[in-house]
Amino acid sequence: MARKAPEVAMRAVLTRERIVHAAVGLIEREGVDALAMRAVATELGVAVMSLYNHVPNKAALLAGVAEYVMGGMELPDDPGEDWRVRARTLIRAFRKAAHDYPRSMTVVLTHRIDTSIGLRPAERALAIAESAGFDGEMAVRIMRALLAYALGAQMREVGTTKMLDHLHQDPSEAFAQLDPVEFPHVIALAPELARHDPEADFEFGLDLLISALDGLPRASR
Amino acid sequence: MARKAPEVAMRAVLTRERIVHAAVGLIEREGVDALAMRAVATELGVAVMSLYNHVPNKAALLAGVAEYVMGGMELPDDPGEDWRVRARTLIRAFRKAAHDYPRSMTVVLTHRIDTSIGLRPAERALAIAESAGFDGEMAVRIMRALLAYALGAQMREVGTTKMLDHLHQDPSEAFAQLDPVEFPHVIALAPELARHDPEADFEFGLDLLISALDGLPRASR
DNA sequence: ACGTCTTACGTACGTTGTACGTACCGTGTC
DNA sequence: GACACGGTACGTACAACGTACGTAAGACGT
Repeated sequence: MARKAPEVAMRAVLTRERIVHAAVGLIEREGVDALAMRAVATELGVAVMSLYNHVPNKAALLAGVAEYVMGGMELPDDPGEDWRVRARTLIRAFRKAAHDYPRSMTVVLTHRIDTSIGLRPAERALAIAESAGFDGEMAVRIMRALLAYALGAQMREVGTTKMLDHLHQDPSEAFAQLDPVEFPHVIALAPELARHDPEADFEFGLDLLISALDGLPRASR
Repeated sequence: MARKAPEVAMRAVLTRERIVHAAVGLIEREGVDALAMRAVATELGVAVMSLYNHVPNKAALLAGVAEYVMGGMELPDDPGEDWRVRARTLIRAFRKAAHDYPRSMTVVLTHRIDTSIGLRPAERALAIAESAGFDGEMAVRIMRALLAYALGAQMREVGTTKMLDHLHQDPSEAFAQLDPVEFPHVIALAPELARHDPEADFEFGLDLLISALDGLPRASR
């Protein structure tokens, strides 16, 4: 049952973890489209079909990638802390993962996590909502709103960043070439739109949401 | 230049619009994975390579799909209306598109819209922010927060719906089988989590965000 | 009538995911 | 030690994919 380590040629055993890890690395280096079973295999120095001993198919591998990123999220929490701080910490953890694995993140956002790993942020958010004094249904709503923002802020940032990267000219100049009748505000705010501070944008929306939550009537406490 | 209509056999001309439309239909009926150039061709009763006279490649076709959904979004607006109402209307328009084209929506969220069509919601959001009395940089921030929520709420809903559909058992029963130590709140709130009203959830978060915006200090007005 | 341009099509190629059969190797049983 | 067995790695093979390329057929300006 236990595998003995080979004495001389340290031929590391193939395992689901190593496969998923290689897939994540490949995605981060060359993008999701570059993720092919053959590429993963050569990355690991094995034959393609060897992978299928550990992963049923490519979809499962992608699910593994999503799970890896989600599972790698550190969710530190101090229940004694103020709930606003805890909420911020939770949502920032999501953002950190998105920062560490930017390209794999789209896989996370696209595919579904069916293991319990995907529920960890939800559990945490519910706990925080409860500690803030919100009851059952309200707690669920709040959890959903928080996670929606975390997801959306990330998606939007990735999207606009990709869009700006695609323009090979100066972004604010590109904005200026739009139809001035249809896009007066975009053109007027071109400099502000071109220069963006993802961190600040993220925190702004987060603060907004939390302050709104703070103003909500509580069931208790 | 102008094409004359064939007299007897009404062989509708192949066009980019028709191709994109067929692609959208195919995606809605059979999912994104079923979208193949060959499938689109047979749907239209033409040869595969004929498509390439109107669409450079599959990526461009997907971009066309995203553009179609975005462009189909009706963005009615009455500048005389209260800005909160206008903001709600804008974000709801996004949601309506997501409701009409649920499966194509993931394409929209994944790919980037590089035509000006993708900027229409941004323009509108900026106009609304301005009418609410927010100045340049703040208007951009608000626009980003609003769009982030619109995106995220949609993604989260699609995600959880897909997850719940994947469970072939009763959802709240599935929740109950989780580790009670790790997921006490999820288990306790299983009924609330299983029964979800997407519309109400969406509106809840939207109200939250708008009320928070309302409380922000203005530069003018 | 003729050259040109546009569009539809068929063939063909490289790449993909993966079903299947086979060879190996460590372990438990006699 | 012999041997059957279960798991793992591998090679071959195939269907489906995106699309490069060459060709033919019609529409139009001249």
